[in-house]
Amino acid sequence: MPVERPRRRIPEATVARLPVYLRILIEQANEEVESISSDGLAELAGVNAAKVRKDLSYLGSYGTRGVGYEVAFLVYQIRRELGLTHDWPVVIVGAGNLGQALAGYGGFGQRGFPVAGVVDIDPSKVGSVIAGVRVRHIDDLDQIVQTRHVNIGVVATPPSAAQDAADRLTRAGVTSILNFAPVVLAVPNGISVRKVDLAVELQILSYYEQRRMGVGLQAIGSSDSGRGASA
Amino acid sequence: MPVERPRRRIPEATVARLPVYLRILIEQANEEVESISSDGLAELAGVNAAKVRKDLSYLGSYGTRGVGYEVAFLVYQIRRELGLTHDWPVVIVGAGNLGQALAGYGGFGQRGFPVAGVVDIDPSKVGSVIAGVRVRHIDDLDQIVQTRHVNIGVVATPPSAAQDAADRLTRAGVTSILNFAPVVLAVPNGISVRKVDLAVELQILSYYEQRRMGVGLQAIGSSDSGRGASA
DNA sequence: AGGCATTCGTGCGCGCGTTCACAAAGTCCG
DNA sequence: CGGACTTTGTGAACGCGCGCACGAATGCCT
Ligand SMILES: NC(=O)c1ccc[n+]([C@@H]2O[C@H](COP(=O)([O-])OP(=O)(O)OC[C@H]3O[C@@H](n4cnc5c(N)ncnc54)[C@H](O)[C@@H]3O)[C@@H](O)[C@H]2O)c1
Ligand SMILES: NC(=O)c1ccc[n+]([C@@H]2O[C@H](COP(=O)([O-])OP(=O)(O)OC[C@H]3O[C@@H](n4cnc5c(N)ncnc54)[C@H](O)[C@@H]3O)[C@@H](O)[C@H]2O)c1
Repeated sequence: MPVERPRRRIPEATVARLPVYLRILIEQANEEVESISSDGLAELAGVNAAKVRKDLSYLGSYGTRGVGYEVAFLVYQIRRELGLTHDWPVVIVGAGNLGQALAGYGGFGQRGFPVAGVVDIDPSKVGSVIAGVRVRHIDDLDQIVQTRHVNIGVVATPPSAAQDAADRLTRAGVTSILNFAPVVLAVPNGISVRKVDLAVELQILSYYEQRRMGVGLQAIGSSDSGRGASA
Repeated sequence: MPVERPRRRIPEATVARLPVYLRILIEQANEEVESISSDGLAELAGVNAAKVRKDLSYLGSYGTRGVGYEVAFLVYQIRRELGLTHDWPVVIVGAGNLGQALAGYGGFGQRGFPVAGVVDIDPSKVGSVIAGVRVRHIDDLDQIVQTRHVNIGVVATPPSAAQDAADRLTRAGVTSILNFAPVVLAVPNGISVRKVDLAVELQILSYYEQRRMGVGLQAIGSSDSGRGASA
């Protein structure tokens, strides 16, 4: 087992696919599969086999020619590369419709992202309990972030309050934000932001739907980051 | 006003940005802004000005040199290009935690994606009412899709049932799917699939968080499809 | 009317990511 | 033990999207 890796830079596109491989590999491990080929993994992930090999090669040469990859070891390596060897507690800002669904969703904790806290600005929301987590006032954000060592914040407020939520998060020391509000957030340098915008997704689908109507049936290009696909 | 457009192919990356421009332009229109420059729009969208101009040029030459773009007209053009001149009713499969949050969210209807129906396989869920929509049994899916002319389906079932849900949707005639379950869906040719995987998003953030720890503070590349950003 | 400032539209080069194709490496079996 | 077979790892070609840079068009001011 190698002691220290050289930490080469991994392309963004690859980083976005590693979690998909990881999920599939964990499933395979649960089904007692011990080894998998790039072809096999590619099929399950819905991507090209060469892409799989190149992606995995960024982690090092952990395959065995003529055989494939040892599932358990690959799981370990990807986990390590993605920084999933320890938990990343998250704090959710906004305990509305969506915030409650997120907080109540067990999948996050299972995957290493326990909900360290849920905060809201509305006094009537504060104090209520969602899936065992008590909603606290947004003024407690700093304290939650510091005592629970939170690096990742989730913005689930109305669009008008999203920038304020992001400001409070970064001020509290959070360095990564997952934004569900349909607004472009301005954040200081060095802060990572990813957004999930359902309306945008639907509108992209709408574009291809409309196109399908206009011209005769036509193949839809698969989208970047492995986000879209058509088979 | 041009009568018919030549229907050139629009790059995927551009299609993914048009909804963002659209949202911003609608906001500007609401604030009585009549005209906007590519620079102004670029700033609000957090992208390069040349990119904005190139993106908009796919719609046609609708800008005025020395002035900018007429907001209202641009809204109309983007709407038209994205196929948002009429509503696209959607059907939600899975009335759980997430499905209820989605159905209860008014933002979809406002943006032209009214919820035509919510279906579930669990008899105890069937009949309950979410935000005015009655949950129906999944066996009614075909009927809903046909009578309401649904083209877009949303999968909000547990991962184990997601493929089944997708199969039922395509069999019912749906040609676009938005998938929230963390699985790779297999669908027939010509069906568009986009996925929203929160665990993947968090794991990508985790990667950069971990990296930030290892090496000294470092700029995070903005991600594809305009999904990530850092400022 | 003319000149100046502004902003669009786009040709072009560059860098990144995808894919092909193949040699190297290792397995498996007779 | 050797040869056939399998599968990896990666060099190289390709294509796409990004951003610069600049000509062209238009408005505005004197
Ligand atoms: N619910 C969905 O299915 C869904 C789907 C797509 C997008 N979204 C987006 O997610 C966001 C949340 O949606 P929702 O349906 O949960 O809205 P919601 O109105 O139900 O909840 C928003 C919550 O944020 C709280 N809040 C407001 N300002 C705040 C502030 N400054 N700081 C902290 N908390 C604050 C409110 O008190 C409220 O509890 C919105 O931006 C929405 O556009 C939601
Ligand atoms: N809740 C969240 O915040 C969240 C976050 C990320 C991802 N997800 C994903 O979204 C999906 C739904 O999550 P959830 O929390 O709503 O789960 P849930 O268990 O609360 O709801 C799932 C619903 O789907 C129904 N269902 C099961 N099999 C079905 C079938 N074959 N056809 C139709 N309906 C069926 C169930 O009866 C249930 O009502 C899951 O795949 C989950 O991983 C949810």
